[in-house]
Amino acid sequence: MSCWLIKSEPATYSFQDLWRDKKTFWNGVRNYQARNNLKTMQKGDDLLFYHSGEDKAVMGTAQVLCAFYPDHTATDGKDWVMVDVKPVKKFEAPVTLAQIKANKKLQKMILIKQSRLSVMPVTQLEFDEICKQGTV
DNA sequence: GCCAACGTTGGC
DNA sequence: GCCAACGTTGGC
Repeated sequence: MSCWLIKSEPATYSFQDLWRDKKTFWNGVRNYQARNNLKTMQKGDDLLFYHSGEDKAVMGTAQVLCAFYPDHTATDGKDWVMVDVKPVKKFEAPVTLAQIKANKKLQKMILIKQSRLSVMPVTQLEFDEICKQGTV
């Protein structure tokens, strides 16, 4: 079982949208590193749902519903993929990027170093720590 | 295969 | 609105 962080612009697709939809397919990833992470995801993996832009915070958790399959919304003929996800837990208090940066246990997160990557692995410890902060 | 130019993302 | 980081493209 692995843990991941997935990023979205709230204006494009927010955690509230996922909460409302109950389920969605995570399409539109057009970056090889992010895609390779999608390909590694297994059913049941845990996800942190991060809002970039305005919020810059982890809004809650979600779960992977199935392994990757072709992203049929891709039109360039390249090998892009997507997975299905469902919401799990809405944080009472979103965990902001500033909080993450201020937390000694979270210094190694890729989120801090590689701000442009939209799908990245996180450790179980990091996942638990952020959940703890989100549910004060 | 290298590298400069350019585009995009996302934080500040 | 600016800039840093990084990816992509195209000329050589």
